[in-house]
Amino acid sequence: MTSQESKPKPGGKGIFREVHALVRRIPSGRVMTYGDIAAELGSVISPLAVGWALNKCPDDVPWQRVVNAAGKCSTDEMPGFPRGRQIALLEDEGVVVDEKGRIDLGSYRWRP
DNA sequence: CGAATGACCAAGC
DNA sequence: GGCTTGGCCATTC
Repeated sequence: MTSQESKPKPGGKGIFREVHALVRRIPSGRVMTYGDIAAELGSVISPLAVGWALNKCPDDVPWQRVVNAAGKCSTDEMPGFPRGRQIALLEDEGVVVDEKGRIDLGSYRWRP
């Protein structure tokens, strides 16, 4: 292993690590939106960058607890990702998901 | 270094 | 509530 730097390494840069750390702090049965995460980290990141952080997130990060501002799982209809994967994990944790894959942010939105 | 991408958000119709 | 447009920052080629 000498030239294996092409792959994103978890815990390498700071910005990603901050997002992963915050997502890891989300308790079971609660969800957070991309905008909230960006707002919590401050002006060091933007909602778009949060998506990038999750795109390369390690398996230690419960990315399923992160949904968009509409309270819906983006990956739910995204080609390339297992459909209903996020919903199944959330329901397994006790989160009530709507028939359309929507979540009640008014009650499940978690705040640090 | 410039251009392109990405799991977004807010505002308007 | 749903669709369209513009802006946003970070990463990758």
